[in-house]
Amino acid sequence: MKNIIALTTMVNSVLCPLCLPAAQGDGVLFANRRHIHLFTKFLSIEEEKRERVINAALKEFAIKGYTAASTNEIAKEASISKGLVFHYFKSKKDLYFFLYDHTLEVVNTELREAVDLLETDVFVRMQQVARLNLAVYSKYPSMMDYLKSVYLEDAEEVKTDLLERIQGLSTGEYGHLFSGIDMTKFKDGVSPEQAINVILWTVEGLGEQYKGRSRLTGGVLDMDAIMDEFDRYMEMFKTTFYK
Amino acid sequence: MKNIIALTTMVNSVLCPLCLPAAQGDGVLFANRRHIHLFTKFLSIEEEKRERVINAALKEFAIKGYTAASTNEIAKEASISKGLVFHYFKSKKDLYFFLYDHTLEVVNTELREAVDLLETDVFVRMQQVARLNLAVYSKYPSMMDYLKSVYLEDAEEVKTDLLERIQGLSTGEYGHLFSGIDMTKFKDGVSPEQAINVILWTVEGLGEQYKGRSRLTGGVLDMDAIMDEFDRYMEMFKTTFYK
Amino acid sequence: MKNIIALTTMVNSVLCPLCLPAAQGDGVLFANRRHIHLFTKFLSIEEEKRERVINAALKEFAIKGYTAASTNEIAKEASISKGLVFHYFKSKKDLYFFLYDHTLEVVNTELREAVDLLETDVFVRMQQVARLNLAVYSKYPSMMDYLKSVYLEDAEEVKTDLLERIQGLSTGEYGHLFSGIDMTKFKDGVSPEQAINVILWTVEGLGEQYKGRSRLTGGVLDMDAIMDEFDRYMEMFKTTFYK
Amino acid sequence: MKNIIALTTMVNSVLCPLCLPAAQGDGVLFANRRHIHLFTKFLSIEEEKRERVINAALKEFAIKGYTAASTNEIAKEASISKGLVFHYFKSKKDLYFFLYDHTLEVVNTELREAVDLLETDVFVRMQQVARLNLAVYSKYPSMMDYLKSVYLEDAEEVKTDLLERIQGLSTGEYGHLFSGIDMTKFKDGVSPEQAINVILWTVEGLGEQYKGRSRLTGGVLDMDAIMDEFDRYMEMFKTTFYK
DNA sequence: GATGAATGAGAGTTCATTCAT
DNA sequence: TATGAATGAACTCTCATTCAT
Repeated sequence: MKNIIALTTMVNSVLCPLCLPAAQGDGVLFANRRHIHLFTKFLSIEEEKRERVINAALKEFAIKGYTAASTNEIAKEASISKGLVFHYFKSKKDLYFFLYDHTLEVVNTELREAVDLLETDVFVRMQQVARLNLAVYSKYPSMMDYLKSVYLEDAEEVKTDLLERIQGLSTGEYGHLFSGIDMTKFKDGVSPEQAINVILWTVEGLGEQYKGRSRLTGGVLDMDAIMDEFDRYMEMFKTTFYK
Repeated sequence: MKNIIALTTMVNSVLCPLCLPAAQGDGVLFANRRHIHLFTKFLSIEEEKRERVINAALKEFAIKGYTAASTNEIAKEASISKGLVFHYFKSKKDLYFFLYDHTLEVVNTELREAVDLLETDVFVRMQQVARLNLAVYSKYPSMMDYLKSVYLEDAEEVKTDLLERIQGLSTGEYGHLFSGIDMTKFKDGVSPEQAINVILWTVEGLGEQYKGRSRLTGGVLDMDAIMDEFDRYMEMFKTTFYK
Repeated sequence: MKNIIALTTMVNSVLCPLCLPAAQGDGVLFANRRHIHLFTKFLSIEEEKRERVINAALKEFAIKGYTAASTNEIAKEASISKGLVFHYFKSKKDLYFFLYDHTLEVVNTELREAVDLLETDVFVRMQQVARLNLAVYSKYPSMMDYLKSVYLEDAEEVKTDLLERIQGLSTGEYGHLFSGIDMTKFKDGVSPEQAINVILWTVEGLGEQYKGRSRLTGGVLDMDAIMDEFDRYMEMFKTTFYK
Repeated sequence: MKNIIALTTMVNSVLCPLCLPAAQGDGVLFANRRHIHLFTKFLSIEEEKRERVINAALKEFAIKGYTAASTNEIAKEASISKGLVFHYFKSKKDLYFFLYDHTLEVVNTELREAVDLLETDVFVRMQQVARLNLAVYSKYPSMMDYLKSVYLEDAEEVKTDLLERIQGLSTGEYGHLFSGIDMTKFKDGVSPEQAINVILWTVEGLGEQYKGRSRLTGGVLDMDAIMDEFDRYMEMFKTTFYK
């Protein structure tokens, strides 16, 4: 399955395609290492503090977008001083792109662990992707939201560089996330590619629905009910799409 | 059913639930009338100017979000003075909520005209919704984008009031937009509610996909190819969901 | 008399060469009008306030140089708000160059009134120049200090533009300030050019001396004593340089 | 010769008067020893490093002035750490005044070697002073520029202390630099004091002229031409001022 | 002694908002 | 009604200075 753009909308609920482009022939995605030589100051501080800063920044950018995000607020949330943010990262922009690169790295690392590319059943694979998503969430709650916001970002200051990076990545192969799926299981008359996209969009739609619901109810979600509903949808797909 | 891009803004299941909740038993959604007694100054100016201001504001908020949006920019785009914006609306926040209420009104008005709740076929109904969407777009090009941005808005200053309004609306019934659908057309074992949701998410997913694609390629889309793809998906749904 | 560079050091006491380059054949220097179309906001405010801002800015830049000068301090000294400075001038840099252009204008205007280019005696001419200087000082006490500081300015941000302006002016004729002097009055063996330079440097040296003295004593100067001393030097020059 | 203030402006080209006030009856100027008990840490490090720090600091202060000078930049230029600067000197201010005192010391030391107070011819003495200047320059290229900048410094933080020091020195005798000059060589009607001042100002004026010229042309100076011009001026003075 | 991470005051600048006209 | 000058809080970023190592 090729259509990576189809994955484009899987933001937040499954995976943003931004983090998928660098798929390798061996089924392993590699991360953008652009920042390895930079940000040495930040990367050498103690882990707990580093994660605090990363999470604070991811959250702020995810919620407010690049322009409205306040480095001041990030510092406060991370319990560090205003000046230290600029000691670690030279500028707001650099911080933003550090987060981008770091996110690619994290997602791809988790990808290798969570997704078994030898698994051929699309529903099992989907569960693996969901697990990956959860793994990222448990470490960086706002990371996927950040990734989504990156994709929607329109601030002049970062737009150009962002497109450059995304397009720079476009030269690799795509779509390994759902490659190797056994297409023969699908009914005649059902395009497997279309079916997979529909499943992905459904997963995403459900995710957004839960998210919106938790906004309204105040944040607590009944995970059992969610899994039940998820299963009901998957069950329907199996019934209708599979032979 | 043609115009998929028009559906682009159908975030989260067609029309954002934020704007639909007030559906009434008589199949007519009514708008929030909270602002009727306010904004009298603004509402009594000549129409052309009023629309200019509304469109400028919708656009600015849709693109930049609440915080980053600039009242100055809105004034400039609408060709009025900075001070006049605050003469019409007391504050940026009030302008924001005026737009929200106005959007509800407009959408519901168009709803009555475009959607025939006696139509029972879900695919036909879908076409009506698309037409509604197009009608709104032709008058207020940024209105649906604004609505989408409202749903994603997290700025502290408006978040609370926004949730209040949404929750205030939540007491009504939902889903009339797709009420009265002939459920008997669906296969046994296929939940009509689930099926409709899946179709909606697919429409949305396709819209986002095209939108993302146009961002990367620079804006030009092959409408024929889009229509073809859209039809292929609908065809698949008819085959698999209908008896 | 050609050597305009010799005038370079006539800062403060006589005239900075920066303000002299645009000398015209008719003996009238014209000012740089670059800013006429800009700064309209600032130029249309009431005079008293405008002068207050100009004087505050001239003083701050003269004393601290471009980098160390504080727009905050300027606003405070001029009794206006911080934001207003940026309402009038878009940036610190623009303010700086507005002052430069304004200074050229003022100095050249005063020049036309104070200096009679038909006067051939160097000592009389010198007195005219001194009068010009005094006229500028009475309106803008820090203007000549500002001009001096401009000439010494090394801040990267303004250096390039400054040189451009200075060199842009260099295409005109120079030195009309001391053109038309009757050279035949000088003794054989005394180079008139050298003699005039010496006189200028003496005027400047005396000026600096008084300035330094007033710094130490607290500001009060005995003008009579100063004039006496000035005269004694001029007398000496007449005796030794003239036939 | 009394008028030490007349020497005030001999910045850079000859000698700043700030460093001359402490002249003693025995023809030897002594340095301000205020700092002897301080800065012991700095004074006990290896010479090469010490000179590196001094030169870096002199340069930075000379170029940017007190406020705009960056301790960070000084540390970088001297290849030491930021913290070490504050280990040696408690503060930026202390560093600034250490440099001031050190400069006095250096200049006075060189003075004793270069200037022969038994020499009675003012033009020969002038040459000695020029040699002194060169000697200082060869060891501390920015020292004289620093001294000049000190004299022009107006930063609130150091202004008071600076004036104190200068006035503290003013109680001693002045002007030994040009004491013992044979006044009988001057023509009747030519005040030797005035004549000497004129010569000093001319030397200074020439210096500034060359400096300004090198700024405009990019730094290269024709030393032979300069010396020729210098000589022509001195020749003129001999002709006109001496019997 | 020597380092550089960390702090917070203050820089230039923007912007919603007020107000005199 | 309509304007835009004026304000001040908050923004990103810099820098002298402190301090744990």
